[in-house]
Amino acid sequence: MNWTPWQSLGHSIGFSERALAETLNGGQAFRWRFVQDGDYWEGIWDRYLVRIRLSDKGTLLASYPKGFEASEELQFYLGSHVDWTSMLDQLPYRSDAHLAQCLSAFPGLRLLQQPFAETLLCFLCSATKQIPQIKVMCSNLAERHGSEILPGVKALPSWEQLAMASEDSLRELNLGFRAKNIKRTADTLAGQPTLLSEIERADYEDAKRLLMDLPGVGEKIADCALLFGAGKWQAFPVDTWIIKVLENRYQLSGWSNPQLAQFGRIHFGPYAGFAQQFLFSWERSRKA
DNA sequence: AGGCAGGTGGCCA
DNA sequence: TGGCCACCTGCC
Repeated sequence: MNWTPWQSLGHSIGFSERALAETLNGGQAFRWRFVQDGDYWEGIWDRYLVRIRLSDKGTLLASYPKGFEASEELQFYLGSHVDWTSMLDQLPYRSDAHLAQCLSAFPGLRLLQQPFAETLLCFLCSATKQIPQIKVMCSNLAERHGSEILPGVKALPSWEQLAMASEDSLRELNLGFRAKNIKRTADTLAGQPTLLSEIERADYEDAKRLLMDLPGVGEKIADCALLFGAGKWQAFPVDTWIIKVLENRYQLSGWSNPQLAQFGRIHFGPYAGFAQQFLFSWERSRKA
């Protein structure tokens, strides 16, 4: 495959190397990999394949397969249209020292603007799995059931494509008990072709309730799909990392997950999900 | 070798 | 409501 020369994305956005890695490969998306010998990130989403890296000056450079330039799509995916500075400023870091510490540890960290349908699929794979294993499952799903978008490169399967797969064939992809959830969700969505786009358009509470009617989608996965795949920034996913943060740094031991989620949305405000990503990244990096 | 990992749903009091 | 547990699989 031939690739275009590296080209600027057109504006400087203050990513740090660490924040870029965390944004692309920190558990929001599962189809990015760092290519060591070329010193760049290569990723797939929707029907696009791109490479990106930081220039010496800290600006973002991109390269595309020749004939498949997707500069506008990439800019949208990276949230170039979003006022991240203003969102940051509306987080309660002035009265929350721990949040302030997390914000300064990952300057430039963002929420990706991913396609809703495939975000839901990836997070249905995520239950009690670590990121490297989720990536394998997503890759297997694309390889086995996705459409080819470039020679040797496949998109994640649509829900229509998944509805045509058997649960057994999904089990062969090492999905484990997630195979049944994915199959049943695919069948449900196949029977209601407009449901996903209705959920995406709905406000946060309605969208979450509708999502949680799908098999295998509980509060956490619904919040992840809405935060990373539908721009619902008040969604506050509560996973094991966030539980640790809220126990250790906010003295909330013994709270149930729904209580923690509600605390998050109230304490961090309309951009609680943005704050969550900083807390999550900070806690996760501390373990390493 | 057994427990646990970015959970969920069913069953029980 | 709240606690407990099975569910696949891989990795420490």
